[in-house]
Amino acid sequence: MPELPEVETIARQLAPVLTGRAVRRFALVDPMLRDGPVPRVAGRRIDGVRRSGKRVLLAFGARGGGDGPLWLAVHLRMTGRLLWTDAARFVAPSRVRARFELDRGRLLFCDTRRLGTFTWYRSEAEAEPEGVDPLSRAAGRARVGAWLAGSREPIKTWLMRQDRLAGIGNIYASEILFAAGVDPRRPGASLEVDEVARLVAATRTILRRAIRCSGTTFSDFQDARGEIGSYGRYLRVYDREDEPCSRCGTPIRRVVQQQRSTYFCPGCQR
DNA sequence: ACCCTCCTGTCA
DNA sequence: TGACAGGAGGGT
Repeated sequence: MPELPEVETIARQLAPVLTGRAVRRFALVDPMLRDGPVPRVAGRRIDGVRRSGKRVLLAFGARGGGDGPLWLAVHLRMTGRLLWTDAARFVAPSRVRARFELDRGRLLFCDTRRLGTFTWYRSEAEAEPEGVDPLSRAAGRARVGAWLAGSREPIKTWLMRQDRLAGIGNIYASEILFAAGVDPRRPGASLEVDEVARLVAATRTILRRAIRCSGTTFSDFQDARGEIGSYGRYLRVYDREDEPCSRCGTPIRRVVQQQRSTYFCPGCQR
């Protein structure tokens, strides 16, 4: 499910409602979420919530008895949801994988396919993703161009790697390349300077617009309020195989790269 | 760049 | 019944 815009949506919704609240109880229901020993969470205060790559990062304050501060990175993978109180009311108990009871309200983690993960950290620095945020200044033309210059990897799979730019997934990779006019199969090193510039600009434009839309709901995505994202109406190529391109009328093509569907317009993308 | 795995659900 | 699904990690 969620790529950068969807995770950003959830983090922005949760930050104001969770920050400052105490955790009364924490239950890790699904043993698949266990990643080594489970730290003690009850009795801590939530100090903040933000996005880190494609993960939601929750900061917990120190706890009496010498337990220092704690960070939890929630990766929603394909179908994970973090649902805040009102939305959480409609969830069947059997679907809950983890539950935080706060002094007022509750946060549930639900995940049909159970691919989501919890990772605990003792310092904030450890919790940072390897890659650079695509919306940060560090993700400019100079850096992206230098990275691409040495890469024979197809540009679409390159965009989806999380160790360079952290946050782009399967939907937005196709959409960004359409907006940039670049064929997804081209090796990174083959991009000209102006194409790199268009790629960087398209990345920012599309991710920002998607955040304004609260993300894309392709099938499963719900935000922390249980609502869907509206970026779907802006999708130009994703899931549009054989439909005419909105710009030139050429049928959209689907190819498979690294076992994932890629959509593009053979007329607009060179 | 290919293959596979994890897991569950939906659609043709 | 098989293909496929906003992800990622592993092995050739």
